[in-house]
Amino acid sequence: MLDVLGSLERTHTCGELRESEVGSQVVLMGWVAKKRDFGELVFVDLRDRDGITQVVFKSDNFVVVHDELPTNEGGQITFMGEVVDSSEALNKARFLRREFVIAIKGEVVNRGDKKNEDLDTGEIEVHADELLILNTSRVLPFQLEVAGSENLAAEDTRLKYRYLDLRRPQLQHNIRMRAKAVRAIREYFDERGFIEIETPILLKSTPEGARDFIVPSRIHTGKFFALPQSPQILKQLTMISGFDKYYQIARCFRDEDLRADRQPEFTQLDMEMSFANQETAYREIEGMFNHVFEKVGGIELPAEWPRMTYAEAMRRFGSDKPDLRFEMELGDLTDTARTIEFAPFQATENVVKCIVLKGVKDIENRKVGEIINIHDISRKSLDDLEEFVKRYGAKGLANIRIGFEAESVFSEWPDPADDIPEEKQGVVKSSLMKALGFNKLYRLINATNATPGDVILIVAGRKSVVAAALGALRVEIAKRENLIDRSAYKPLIVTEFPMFEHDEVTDRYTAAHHPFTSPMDEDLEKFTTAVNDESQHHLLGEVRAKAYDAVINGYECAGGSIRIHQKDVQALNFKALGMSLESARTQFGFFLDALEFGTPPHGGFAAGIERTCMILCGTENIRDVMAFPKTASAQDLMMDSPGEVDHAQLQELGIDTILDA
RNA sequence: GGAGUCGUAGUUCAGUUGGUUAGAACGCCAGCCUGUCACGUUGGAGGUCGCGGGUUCGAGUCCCGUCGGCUCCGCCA
Repeated sequence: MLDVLGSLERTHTCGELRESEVGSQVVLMGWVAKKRDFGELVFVDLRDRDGITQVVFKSDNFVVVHDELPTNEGGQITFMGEVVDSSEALNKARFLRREFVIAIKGEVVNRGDKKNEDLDTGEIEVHADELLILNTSRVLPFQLEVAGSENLAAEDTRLKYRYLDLRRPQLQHNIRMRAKAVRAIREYFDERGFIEIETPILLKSTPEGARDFIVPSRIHTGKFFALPQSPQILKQLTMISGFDKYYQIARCFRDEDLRADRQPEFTQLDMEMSFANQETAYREIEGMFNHVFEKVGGIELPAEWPRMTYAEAMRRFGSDKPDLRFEMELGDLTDTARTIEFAPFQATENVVKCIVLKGVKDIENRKVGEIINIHDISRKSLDDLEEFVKRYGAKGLANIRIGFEAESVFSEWPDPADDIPEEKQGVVKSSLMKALGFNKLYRLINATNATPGDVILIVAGRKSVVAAALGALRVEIAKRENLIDRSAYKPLIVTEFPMFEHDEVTDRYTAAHHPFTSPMDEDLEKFTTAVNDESQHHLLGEVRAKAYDAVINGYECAGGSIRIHQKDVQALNFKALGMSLESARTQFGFFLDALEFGTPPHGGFAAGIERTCMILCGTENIRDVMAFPKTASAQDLMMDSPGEVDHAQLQELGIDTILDA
């Protein structure tokens, strides 16, 4: 083939032409999305990243076919010699197949009453008089356009041919949305005087936090770099260097198991500023997200986001990243339950909490997003929900179902605990009926805000288990019952995170955020006591940090903290974490040194680009907002990575592999 | 590391109690068709039922193991 484009130059994209261009000569280039062949009349839906335009090949206006022409013999498409003949030419348009790449030149024609309402370009079509076949294509291993996403080919097939899957308009849209988001982030921080600084990808491994990806050094045989889990220390060093305001779109790596919203490599907006307190940081979080959501999605978030402490979030929602698009807050039954003789209620380490599913009689007219239809709560779905909470360590899920008839029964006997006749007690049904009896159940009902028609779901157990179980159940039910308003965006800043997490196996405290997070001023004394007085060590569990998260629609989109800038507090923290000064020096010596040379108070946050884009794109899967993602088992099915390495290459690095037989 | 779930034509799926030659739709190939846009129509090709083993006269179907996709727990900001 010669110079395939010849003298043609693209004048428009396939999503661009409108009635106003009617009459003009245009050149379009793109992929054959579909062909409708009538013999003497051929329609082609021509697709590029911008859209689809219908191209018409007719014998009376289609005169020139450039270049070499394909022929199909025994299913094998090959090129033949050049033909430039008008009637012959049309036949050649019939050789076009899906995903052939072509250029066409022609006139824009008004479709009149043949408009296609489903197409942005539907009011026009292009009558081709020149066709240039730029490339052929094999039949695709799966169909790009199918009715309904549930009919898409299996994801592993699509991941193997990711470059084809990316041709789908949905993924095209998501990836471009992501580009817009990153651009909006840069806009925001550039505008506000932040300096973009790149930090190294080859760092040093540290045992804290997630598992590192390790890179061997050839020059220093036997030694290894580690890829950044985040540029945490380096961005703090830029503060010590006096850059004052830093940001970076930073690739991060964590060698941990994957989830629907977690990949081994991901991108975060990383920012840090000097002379900042929590409020300064909150303002930047709000400012950045508000700018991005407005620019990218035209979505207006509140100028000031609601704030909630970690403790309150856990108490009300059983989660540190509550989805505020729906209600269903957790109710506390612990006090009432204590008065009831029932082993799970009595255990002193246990709390008893519940969620109330609001019932409604008029199923047809229920308001989506507010009210649940308890008529759907069958025996089986209650069992389902119990299975669900058990995954989080709950021993069981008790239920109390209050019939609508309870309305009249409760009003006839205002104090039903004593007076309701046995034959009327059937208005309440419960998995605890046998164990507790009607009167005790009634006390529990009274301790909630449940009304006739509602279902109460109860979990008793250790505080952390109850929160995890009910917090997850709340979201699960909202999804199953379609209680979530998909057009709503509910941001939240969660504050006062605990400084430490307790590891029950080793009875040690680990950094909840990271080891450079500052404790809250109010808790500094407690912190000091806990570290210095062995007997008060447990107080570490109560120390709160100047750490915060940004949560949108139940996703943790950003997290950050005010850092420790004083070396004695930092030393205290290492001690709390059970790290000797020597081992701290080995790992972070350079950083401890740096802290002693005039470190300004500073803090910042990091925002997950993918999670933010997931919300903007309305998807629950991180792979939908990444161009080339990995599978749940951390493999790339397209390039088949990770792969083995040549023996000589390993030898040069002084590395041998040990494989389990 | 653990649990759940799925795996049948290129794709999405159906496949009865274990029983003849494993079906449908879309896609693909060939023919016809000048206004389609989910074109229509006629005909055709296309299968290691993920893989391995077992039970059985007989396995897509039952059993055991294994591999892979997805989701969740553990793990992970």
